[in-house]
Amino acid sequence: MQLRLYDTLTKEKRPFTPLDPANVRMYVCGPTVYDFAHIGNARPVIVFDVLFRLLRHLYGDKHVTYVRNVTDVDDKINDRAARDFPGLPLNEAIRKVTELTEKQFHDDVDALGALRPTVEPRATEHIAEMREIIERLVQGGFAYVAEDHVLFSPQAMNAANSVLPRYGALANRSLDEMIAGARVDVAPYKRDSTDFVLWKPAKPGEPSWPSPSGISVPGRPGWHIECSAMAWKHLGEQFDIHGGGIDLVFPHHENELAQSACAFHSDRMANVWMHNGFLQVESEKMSKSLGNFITIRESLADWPGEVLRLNMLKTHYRSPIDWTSKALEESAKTLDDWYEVAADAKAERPSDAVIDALSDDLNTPQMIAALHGLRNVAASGSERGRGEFAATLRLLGFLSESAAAWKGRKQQASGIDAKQIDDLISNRTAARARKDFKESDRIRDELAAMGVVIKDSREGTTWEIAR
RNA sequence: GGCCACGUGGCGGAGUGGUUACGCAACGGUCUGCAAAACCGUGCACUCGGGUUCGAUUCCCGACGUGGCCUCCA
Repeated sequence: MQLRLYDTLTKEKRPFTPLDPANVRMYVCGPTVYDFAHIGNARPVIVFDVLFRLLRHLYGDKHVTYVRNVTDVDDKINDRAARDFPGLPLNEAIRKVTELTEKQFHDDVDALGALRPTVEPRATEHIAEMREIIERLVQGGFAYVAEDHVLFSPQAMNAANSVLPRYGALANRSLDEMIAGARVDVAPYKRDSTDFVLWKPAKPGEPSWPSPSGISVPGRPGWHIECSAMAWKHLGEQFDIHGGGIDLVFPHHENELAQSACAFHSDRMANVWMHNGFLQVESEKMSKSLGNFITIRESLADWPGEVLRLNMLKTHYRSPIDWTSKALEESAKTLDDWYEVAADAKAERPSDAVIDALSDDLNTPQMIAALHGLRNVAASGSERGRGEFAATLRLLGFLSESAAAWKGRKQQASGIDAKQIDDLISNRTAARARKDFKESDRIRDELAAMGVVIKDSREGTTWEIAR
């Protein structure tokens, strides 16, 4: 089945044709590194990891370039640096914060089973490209200098009659609407309220770089220009897919698109714009004030990364997802079963049914339904079925450990002494053999009270930790 | 206020103009000393009101409800 993807810009699902099948190119907006990533941040990481894996499967591992940036220049980073390392010069403190946070982020998303992107560029290493784009925009009449700022003018963009897209096309709103609905105080140096910052002067002590366009004081880039620059450097003037959270559509992606299209005189930046929906926690918006703010790190303390991963994929990426412990328990149970059925099977080819489901705009619920089907074939005793099931799970970033390790993880977390359990079970087996069912049931209850569930079969009695 | 998305069985969640989603839970059965697990099977649905149609959960209009964006945000 041909891959089809939904494009936010054209609001349609359409067949995906790479600009260059030998190098399929995707850019996804990555984290701003100032604190632990939260569970909402995990959604694009997982969703676009699945897409990355699908593209690698379809076009070959060596023919897909996935770029996910690291934003390491930002007010929040500066604030955090000053707070956490008050004794250090700000620049050093900032480096500490960004390095530490980036490592935390990597540890977290690795645990979620996400492959590392092909390139993870840092904003601060692409200042030259940003300046270059800004210079081009000023020369082209799309941006202007005012009070040591460089500002982009959407009005100028829309006035230029050329191949350029219309500013506002991605977010589906007109400049008039934006002007009418503006709720922000307009900075005095802006010609129009819709103008946005490409470059601004740095405050004393902040990280800064020589400014473009003849500005004498040092400055720092605006947020939107960073992604235009990094995408350009690593993927070229045009590429295939640009992704991120739905909240980035406006203004971030709208502005990126405007910057890149105007700088390169192009009708587009990416062929497909993809956006994942938001996440709520137990039916409430996640926020620090509600006290339901969950970091990936905290979730990983309670659940294996694969449980979080499966849970995230139970809902289609464009729909909102309600993150609940009930759903997580269900996901955990499903994976327990899948590990039991599939683990340690010899890998065969991944399933076409699963690839087809993903090819339909990443229909992961359909993919999971297909996995349940594969599971049943595998459980019926078909060794080939087991191999196909296992290969498919591995392709999707599951089944990264052995069945024994998976089970042991739960046991370890419970802190239960396996030897003690085994002893109790032999006592129970002995009681059953002499038909002392009162005693055997008593032992069973004792085990249950400890959180241990036993399973009797012809081969003997096994046990596991109840959830 | 402006723009947008969504509303499916007890719960989660796909999809479709007429035919089984899938999973969890529930219920019945097999197995078991009894259970659990496993396996087999069963039931339950498309917010409301109009319209289009031979026929709508699926298309159109409206109402109500939920969520998002418009400001940093995945």
